[in-house]
Amino acid sequence: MSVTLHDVARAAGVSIKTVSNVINDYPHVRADTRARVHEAIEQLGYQPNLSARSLRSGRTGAIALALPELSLSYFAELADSVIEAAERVGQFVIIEQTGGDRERELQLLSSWRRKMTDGLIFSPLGMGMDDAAHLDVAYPLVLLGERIFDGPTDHVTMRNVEAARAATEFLIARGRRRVAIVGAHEGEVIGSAGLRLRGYLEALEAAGIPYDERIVVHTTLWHRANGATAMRELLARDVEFDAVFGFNDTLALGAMRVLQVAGYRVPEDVSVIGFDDLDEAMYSLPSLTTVNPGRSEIAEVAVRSLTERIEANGDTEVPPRLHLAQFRIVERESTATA
Amino acid sequence: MSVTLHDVARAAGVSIKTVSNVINDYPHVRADTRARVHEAIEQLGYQPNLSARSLRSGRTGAIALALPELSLSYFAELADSVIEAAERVGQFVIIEQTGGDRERELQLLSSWRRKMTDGLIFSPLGMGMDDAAHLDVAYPLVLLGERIFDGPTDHVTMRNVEAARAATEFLIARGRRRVAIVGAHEGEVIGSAGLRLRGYLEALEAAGIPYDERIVVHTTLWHRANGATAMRELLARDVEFDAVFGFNDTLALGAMRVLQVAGYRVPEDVSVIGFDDLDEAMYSLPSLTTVNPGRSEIAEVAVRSLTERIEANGDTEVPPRLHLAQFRIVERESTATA
DNA sequence: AGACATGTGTGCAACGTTGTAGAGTCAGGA
DNA sequence: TCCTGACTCTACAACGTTGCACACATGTCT
Repeated sequence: MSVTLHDVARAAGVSIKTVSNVINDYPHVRADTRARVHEAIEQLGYQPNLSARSLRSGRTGAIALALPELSLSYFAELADSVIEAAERVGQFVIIEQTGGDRERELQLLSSWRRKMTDGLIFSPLGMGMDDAAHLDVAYPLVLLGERIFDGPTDHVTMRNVEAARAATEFLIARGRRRVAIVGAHEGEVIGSAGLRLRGYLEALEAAGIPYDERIVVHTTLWHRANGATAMRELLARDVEFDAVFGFNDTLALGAMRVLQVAGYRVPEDVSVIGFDDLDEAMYSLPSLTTVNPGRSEIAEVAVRSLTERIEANGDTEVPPRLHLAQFRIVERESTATA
Repeated sequence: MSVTLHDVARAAGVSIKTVSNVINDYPHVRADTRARVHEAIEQLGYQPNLSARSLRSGRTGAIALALPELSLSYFAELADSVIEAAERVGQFVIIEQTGGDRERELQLLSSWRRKMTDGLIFSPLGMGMDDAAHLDVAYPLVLLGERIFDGPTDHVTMRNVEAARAATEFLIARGRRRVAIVGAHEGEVIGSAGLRLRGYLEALEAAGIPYDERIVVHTTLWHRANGATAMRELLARDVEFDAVFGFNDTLALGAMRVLQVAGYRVPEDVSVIGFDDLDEAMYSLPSLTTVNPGRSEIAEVAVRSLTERIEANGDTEVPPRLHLAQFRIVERESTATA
């Protein structure tokens, strides 16, 4: 069937162990032996059997990336970055979609599928603070996002509070005093929505602007449709506002569309800012000012942390680390001075 | 370390083979033995070692999905569907990104990474007709898209010609006679661009409308930026047109934005239609009329074909099949009667 | 010369699973 | 009674790889 070490060994006139040694760059192999083996490998087109190697070594060479849904552009772009980063360190990526559902997230953490991968990069959405204990797992795990703090795991995420504060201040600096929020989550403290709201509040306070809950709209999800619905609700409330901070780009784009249909000019009447810097933010009409949260940095660091943990092989001398990526505000056409 | 068949066997007081038999639903096991084994499995939390199973059986349980780029919404949504479909038949999906680069595509076809997966679902972009021979590989392969015909492989794709013809006729039926194209590929015949152009030409001919190459704009890629650039070029040509057919949604959205900035009203002055039915087509301003190419059907059929091939295990009695998914036109706001 | 380190290569066992062949038991029919 | 076949379970040997222990050669230092 397939070419194995045995075939190569026979062709090169050495033992299979020597072939194995050559492949694994074991140093004590004579140059000419090494050459002979390499030649035989070349000639026969030998490719190592990953299953056998995994069985022996306990490593599979694959990492899992669990996220809510690839159809959400943010996660698609994140997956892109993670796959790139993983490829650079010679790992495959297996993607699992949770739909943001708590049950599926918990299931996934202890699924037999974990055996197939060396580690997991996990972006939870449905799980809450109470579920932190579930994260104490026996395999390398890196968490993205921040629904759960103080877990026993490495953590890579964006500077939600600072970035949201910066976004709000960006609007305030351009003369906006009534900044509406689209995408808040009722009572949430530690999720992205909670943190971004905190940044918003900090900015308001620093500027001496009173908080008005009437211009804060809650949504369950962060899809375009939710942004649109939220904006309809906001308009129905009939309170004044001169800017909108969408807690992500899709929310902002959905909201912006409804605003425009309702006859508001963006950015003149209402400035709009988003969060994520999706590719499409560049091509909306008007193009969307947004926060670039440092996605590729997040992917890069997550993969690096995970492979470090994998290589440390459970020797947990390094305590859980938290990495916060650099953000920056990308100014486009949807914001202007009042 | 980890719980193995041996541990379960000891706990249940049977041989490991019996445990294996229970797990694999071998029928000749007494009910009470089966129960005892199941109990032991439950108690110990046994999970089979996939590497060992792969080594023994030659199957890995994973399939690879190779596509240009997850950042392109179409492929992200396709990947979403493929992962869903694969999960239903108990397979993992490993995603590989080619960037649409021919070299990387060819490399990927013979990469040692193929050993890690039972089969490949491949959406090539850079490869051309001359590369058909490279597709004659020793593992199960299903091709998406149609840059290469008459290969020795299963093929799942959309009805490009009919759908493009239908889209064009949709515009013509609404009184448009000057339908511009955004996204054609110079000289291409068998790719999506070539086929969609053919559908366009068929529709023109059927309606007795002369072809005017001045309103056909070529692009290299199909990103938003290309749509925007193409539309600027079209406007610069200063020829009349009353509709735009973007060969995909991102092109159409990019083009629509430039149109609007230039002062044209969509759909009154210019109607715009896209292709793909991305989620965001629903939330642009105006929302985009487009062709839904049957993405989930494509994913479903591709996974099913591949698993059939995998299970047939090389017994190639079934000849290469071609499946064309159903399409339908989704009418939204970007098109109207002249 | 002897002791010792270093370089080069090998054989064996093991990773955890499943296919094959076969041993033992039991019921039913000749 | 014996034979046959079905049922139930088991031992053994693989799948292809790598860690370990060791054998042997060669060089280096007392």
